[in-house]
Amino acid sequence: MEYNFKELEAKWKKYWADNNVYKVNVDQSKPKYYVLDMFPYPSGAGLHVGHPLGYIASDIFARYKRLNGFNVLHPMGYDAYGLPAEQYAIQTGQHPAITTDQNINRYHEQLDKIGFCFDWSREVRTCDPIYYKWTQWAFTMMFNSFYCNSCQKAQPIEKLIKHFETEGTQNLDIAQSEELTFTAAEWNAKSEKEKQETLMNYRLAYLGETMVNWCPKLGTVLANDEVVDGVSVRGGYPVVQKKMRQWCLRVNAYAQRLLDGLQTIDWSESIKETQKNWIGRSEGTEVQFSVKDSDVKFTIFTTRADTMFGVTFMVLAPESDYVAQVTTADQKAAVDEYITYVKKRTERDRISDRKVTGVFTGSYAINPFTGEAIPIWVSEYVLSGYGTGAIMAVPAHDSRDYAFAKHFNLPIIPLIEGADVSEQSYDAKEGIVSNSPRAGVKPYIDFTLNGLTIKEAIAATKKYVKEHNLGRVKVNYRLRDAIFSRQRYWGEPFPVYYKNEMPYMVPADKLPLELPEISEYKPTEDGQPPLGRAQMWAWDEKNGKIVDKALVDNKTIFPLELNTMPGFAGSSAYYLRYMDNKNEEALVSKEANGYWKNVDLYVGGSEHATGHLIYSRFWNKFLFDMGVSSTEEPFQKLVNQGMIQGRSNFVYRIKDTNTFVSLNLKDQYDVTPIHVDVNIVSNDVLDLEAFKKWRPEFETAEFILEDGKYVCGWAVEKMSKSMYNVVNPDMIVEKYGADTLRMYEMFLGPVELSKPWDTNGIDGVHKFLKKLWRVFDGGLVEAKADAKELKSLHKAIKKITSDIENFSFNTCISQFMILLNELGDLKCNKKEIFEPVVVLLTPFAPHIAEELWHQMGHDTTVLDAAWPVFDEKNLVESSFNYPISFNGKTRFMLELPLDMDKAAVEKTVLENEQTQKYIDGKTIAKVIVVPGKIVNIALKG
RNA sequence: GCUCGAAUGGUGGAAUCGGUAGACACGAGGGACUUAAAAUCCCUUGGCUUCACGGCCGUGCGGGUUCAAGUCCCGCUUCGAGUACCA
Repeated sequence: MEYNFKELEAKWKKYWADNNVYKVNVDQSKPKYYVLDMFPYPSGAGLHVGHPLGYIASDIFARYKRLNGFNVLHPMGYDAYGLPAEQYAIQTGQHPAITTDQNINRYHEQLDKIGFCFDWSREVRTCDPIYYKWTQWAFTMMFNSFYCNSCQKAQPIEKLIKHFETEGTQNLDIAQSEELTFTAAEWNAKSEKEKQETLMNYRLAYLGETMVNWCPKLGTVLANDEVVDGVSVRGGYPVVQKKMRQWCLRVNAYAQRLLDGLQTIDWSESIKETQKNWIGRSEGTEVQFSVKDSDVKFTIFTTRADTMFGVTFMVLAPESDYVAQVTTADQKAAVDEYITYVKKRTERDRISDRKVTGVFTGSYAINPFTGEAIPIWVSEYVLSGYGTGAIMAVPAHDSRDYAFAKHFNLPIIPLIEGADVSEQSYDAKEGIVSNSPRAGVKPYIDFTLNGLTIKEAIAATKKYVKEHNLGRVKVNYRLRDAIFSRQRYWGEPFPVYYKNEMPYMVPADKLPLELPEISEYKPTEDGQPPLGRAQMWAWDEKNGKIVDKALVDNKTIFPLELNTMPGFAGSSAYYLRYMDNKNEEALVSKEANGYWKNVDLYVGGSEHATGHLIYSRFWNKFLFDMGVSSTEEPFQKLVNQGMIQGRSNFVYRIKDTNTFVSLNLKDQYDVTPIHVDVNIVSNDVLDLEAFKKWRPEFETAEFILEDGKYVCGWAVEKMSKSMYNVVNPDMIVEKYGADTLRMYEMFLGPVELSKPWDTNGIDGVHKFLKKLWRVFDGGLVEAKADAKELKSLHKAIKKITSDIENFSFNTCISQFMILLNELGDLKCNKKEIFEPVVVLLTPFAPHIAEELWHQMGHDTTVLDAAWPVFDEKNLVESSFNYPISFNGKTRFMLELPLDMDKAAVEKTVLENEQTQKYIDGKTIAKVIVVPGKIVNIALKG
């Protein structure tokens, strides 16, 4: 009988569903293992062959773990909020929930065809109120928390209020937007509104006036990772900087823990490196400078405290509050003009032309180390968002300061012995300090750095600065707080209402606050977000419910927040929800979380390195502080699957004709390459009839063939509809079956590697499955396996087991092919051998494995079988092939027992007949024997 | 610019600790079966050289360490990824 994959796959799909084979429950008697995929955003285009790559890899691992006796949690769900559904809704007026639902159904159908072992009863959808209730809940928890630096933990805001009431800001070391100082008396004298405003400075979820990436075309704010090269990632629209009042998450407070945690998790070095850079820890010194003839003082941040004696000017960021304070009357016009110019420049302009610009403020600062008066400038190369928004410029040892100094003709003082700064600055942190202070200049303070290394000089300066109250040692992080407001409809509504213009949280027991219906999905005419159109969108504080916004009286009924949450809100804690997705009392029960803990293996794309993978780590650390999550890190091991690119095919039309010429003859003509649908091309050979039917203009096409075939050209491009290179997994499943698709996707190469999809090789794995099928079709026999057969089998068990552990699935499949070839050569059809083979195959080709398992007389699922145990004894590795070399050149191989000692090997080799031939009367100068490796004989003469 | 990673046949890719480079597969060539096709099976397939046995050269380039280097070290080249005025 033929290998009828269609029938067989349908049969087992039904069996698995009917018997709830993939349903898992907490089971204390078994060890747990949690395998998670990054859940997809269900787009309208459906899945292409690139999407399942990671899912197949994780599915293999999940099945492997299950066969090894683990209780495996392997869920799937949908990241259902997103821009495409909303934009479609704006165009068509259809509710985004409808489109989203349709897309989810299509995804589900496609996923099911591939035979994944997902426990669908645990599915989550981020747009489902019973799910986003907990997203909202976590947000209110963050609102009601602050971060304590000394105990490195989030704490309830009540604790902070108590502290303010008794001590004011004394003895506080906490994360904050700006440094505030007030006494207990001052705090107690504040009005309720003032108190609320003050608390905003500390809350982990806070309303902040921030510079945001505003995308006018999309009408919304974007996170830093949603903007690339000054345009939006989705849509590619220009993005400008704009100051807005937005919800923010104080991610920066967790910077150190996010950095430290990287050492405890098993992620690729490159992703860890990316996150390290993104967090951007830098240790430095804050130094205070006073302004000449003024009481104004300002603070700068530097990592090069050793260069205090080489400061020749100061620079403020254009947005800095100090600018207005230090600008003199006669420079005001020039400064104002400059600031106007900077405001007009977009992020994009700054990236494209990096020209030196700036303006003098008219004021001078006093260098606390030299007493010199140095000019204060304003320039866009200093950023307001980092450090203090002000720098001391040391042109001799900083290339940006150098460029500025050269452009505006400011002095440059070298501070390192032998540093030549005539052409460029000397940025390296190596060398001996000089000119600090300069020879012949009367010292302003009793302090010198001359003769020290840079490292020593930095330490000495830090010490001096601290002792003399000139500043302090400071660690800065580049990681910015996450902007959490989006001016969109299709997202989680904030559980926030405004009383006296200050935000208040909807009580936790009233959640979820459901997304209201609106008539149109675009922003309102007066520029409010879409939720401004919702009629039923006001909060009745007394009765705890949503009411008509016409009733707002600002006494008991208040307006609700009009923004919604960003895409990363729903995806930040979803892994916890899978553990207990129906719980209405908690995000996850203690029992479920106590058992499943965190994700053991997380598979997904590396493009989330600075987005989702930072936010969810932050979110989880917060929940850990709250005692909700039992583990500090959410994802223990991370594997990044590569992208599958498209492999486009071309036909070559002779200009101004309807004649197409085959690839290798095209140079004889003047041709235009035309993309052709890869689905009517097989092994780069065009199906002529299908081509004629493909599009009406090709109906009359004529062909110039080579060897009776039309050969197409090809190129690697992004997989997209317009290149006609999208390969749909359904079509592969239809033609070859799900098992072939699964094996082939793995066979393409290492999971981590990006590679073009190339259907050409798929016959290879399909042939393997057909061959395997034929062995069973011929019938198995009950007979004792011999040593050779056992050796083949155990070699495979060893290799496949270790390769799965190492996530090297392509070599597993090679090993299967080798195994089948070897067993074929041995004419082996013994059940004793093939039974473990079927179990080994289960993770890769579950349908055929299940069928063969049952054909062998088992009546439970193959997933209940046990992974074959590797037995060293069966690998008759009792001997080793020694390469025998003369004068370093390998001449022949000699098989010797492994357990022979060095002396015995040497003796045997020297007495060997072939060795004698090579020695042939010559003197042996040296014999090198490395047991189990090599014998090298050096000859003299 | 900085950080990280990669480079192996016509193609995708193997090679655990430095130990027979090119496993496995695709493609290509030849053959068997067949009226024919499909399917299946067998042989060849890194380059050069030799009637043949064999020999020589070969893992981006140039050096080095070693009995032995795709693998380790130094210096380049090219490509990819991340990041970008972060003081």
